[in-house]
Amino acid sequence: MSLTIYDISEKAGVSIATVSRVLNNSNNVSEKTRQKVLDVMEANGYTPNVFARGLGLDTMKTIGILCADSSDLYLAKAVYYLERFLRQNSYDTILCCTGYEPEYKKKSMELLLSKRVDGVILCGSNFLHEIDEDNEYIRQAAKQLPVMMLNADFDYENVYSCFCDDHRSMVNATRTMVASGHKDILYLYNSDTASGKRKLSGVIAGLEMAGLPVHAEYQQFYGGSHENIDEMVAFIQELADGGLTFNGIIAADDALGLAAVKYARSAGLCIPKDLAVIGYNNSLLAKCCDPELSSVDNQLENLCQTLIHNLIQVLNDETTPQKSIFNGELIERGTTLSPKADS
Amino acid sequence: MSLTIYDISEKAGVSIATVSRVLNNSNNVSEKTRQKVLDVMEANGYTPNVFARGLGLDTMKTIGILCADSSDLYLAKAVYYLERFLRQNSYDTILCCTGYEPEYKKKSMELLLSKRVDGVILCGSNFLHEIDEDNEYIRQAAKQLPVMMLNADFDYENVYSCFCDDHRSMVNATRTMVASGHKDILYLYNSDTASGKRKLSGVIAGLEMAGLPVHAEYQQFYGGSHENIDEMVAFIQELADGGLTFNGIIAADDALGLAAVKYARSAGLCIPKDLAVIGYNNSLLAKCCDPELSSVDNQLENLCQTLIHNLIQVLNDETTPQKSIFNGELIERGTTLSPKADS
DNA sequence: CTCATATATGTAAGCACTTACATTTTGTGT
DNA sequence: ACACAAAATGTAAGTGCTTACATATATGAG
Repeated sequence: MSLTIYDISEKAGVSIATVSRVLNNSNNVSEKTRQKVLDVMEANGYTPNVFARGLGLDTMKTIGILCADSSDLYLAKAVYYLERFLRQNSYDTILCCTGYEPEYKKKSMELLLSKRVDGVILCGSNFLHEIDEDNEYIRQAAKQLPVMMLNADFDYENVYSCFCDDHRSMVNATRTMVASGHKDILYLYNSDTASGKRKLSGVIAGLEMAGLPVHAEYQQFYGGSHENIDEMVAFIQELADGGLTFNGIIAADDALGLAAVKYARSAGLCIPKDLAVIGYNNSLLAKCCDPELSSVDNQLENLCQTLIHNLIQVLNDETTPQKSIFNGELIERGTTLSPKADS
Repeated sequence: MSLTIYDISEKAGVSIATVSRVLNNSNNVSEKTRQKVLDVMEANGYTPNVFARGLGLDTMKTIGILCADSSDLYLAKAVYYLERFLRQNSYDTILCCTGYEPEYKKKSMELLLSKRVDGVILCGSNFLHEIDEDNEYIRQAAKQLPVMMLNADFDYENVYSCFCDDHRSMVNATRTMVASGHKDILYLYNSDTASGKRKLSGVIAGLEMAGLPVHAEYQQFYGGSHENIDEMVAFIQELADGGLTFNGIIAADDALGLAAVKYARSAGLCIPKDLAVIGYNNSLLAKCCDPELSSVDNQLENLCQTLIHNLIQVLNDETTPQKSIFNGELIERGTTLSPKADS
């Protein structure tokens, strides 16, 4: 087996306690011996055994990230940022992709808990369920360790949230579109999560503020695959074929927005004149559109950074906000018309 | 603190050794006592302490995944598959995003080793460097634990590779394009990794097999951001403005392929008649193109599955192939013309 | 120069588990 | 009923580290 603290202590001519102190940057070690010990460690390529360490400290400096599907464009980015910021704070990341079924989420959470991670991050609003009982696993976990929620809002002791005010972002997006003259707005969404609901209510509020009518058939739920652009285009086509008339589409994510742009082309519509489109997330997909998709940037990097910052504070027993709420920003590109100054 | 093996042994009226045996599914435990112990565990919600366990067994059933950038569309998918297959085999995943600098890769590897992971997966060909000395960290690691390489080929004891025969895929793609009548083929690439080199050599070989000339200016390296589609389009535009004439573009990844499609539109070219395009990876981006991008599918899911399968075999001291090589498959969509039957 | 105090180092008892080895129980053939 | 092997269970010694407490050494005030 590899070197132990005993080997080092022997070679350095000190006790194991001193070696341990050096390892933990304890004070009360003279600079001379500290250096000697460090030299010996270096010379012998010593690495402390994390298990033994964890046994004593009951922490592994590791955070569990739960994520439904880390291959999703948006979640992948989130995981990436989270991992980076965690590492900057000397924490490791155990990744756990749960899929979308409540049952698996619960299982995955239990697994992380059994690994004695120091905290858990729930990445994405799909970890919050409609039926309150399904959220029991979060409350249970929060009794043992801090639970951080990205893009979701949950009230419970030891649960902290960072999210974007999607409602407000959507109010803003809707009003911007209306101001540019597109008043028959079709809203497309594909998820009924908390965040999805906030967006929907934002669109409705935006329409109401603009004094426009709110018709249920103008809020359409796309239930198909998140990766099948074709199917999304067909979905929009069907709506149009069904007699729905619209000159603006607001989409709950960029994939749907991209589909809207594709639909417009196939229908021979001119973007943004005949049809304006706004997406959500400001992801790579927005730049893949032709013309490029206007999209709401929901500050993912800032969200992640703040989330980790808050988490570290909690772990250090410092006080930290229970909720950190950011504002989204509409990035206007080729699929929207800037509103005329005089309207 | 939580329950220990002692609490369970006491409540069940057996010794700790017996409890431990139940925990490890050892034989030599009567069915009666096994059940009794399991019941007590269940009733008290006992979970074994992983640290103590790791100390004894010197394994944590955890695999480290090194990945330059888990937010990259392709790598994200790889990480997702790997994590899923690992979990199916009761292994956890520590994710470590390294960025692209050799220095960081080395550091990250050391970090994983110090965590006593049971194996390491290098995800993507960018972990292999031109300068052989820069690959020393892989050889060092392989002395301690199995190293699995995804999409890279490296000869060393205890290093196992799974990759797609990119050379062959590109030969195939090139010949298909030539057969459809597009003979002035521009090859665009953006990475000089081992996999990048295999692709390039495949394109060249494909041209040669078709009896076409190979001109260096028809193999262009795009050195810009991997996420900036605009910049890619501008890059192609510049080449065309510079007098390069081509009626086919083969791209080393789908982002470049998508840029080529965008370029064609902005240049008023008709796809695939005036310009045929083939991408690589068959990612979501291929479906985002309009028309949809023909692309080489390099069997990522199969690669990942096989990689994990091989890894598990190695960990169980079974023999396993040093290299598993797959063939890519060209998925033809709207950006290529199927070759005429009589040509 | 002494004694009190601060600083540096050492000793030894955990931490929760695994497992070789010892001991007891059970089962089988005679 | 007895001897003997096999099966079941228990005992105790690691596993590598942290840390409270004990001890030794250095520092400084009087």
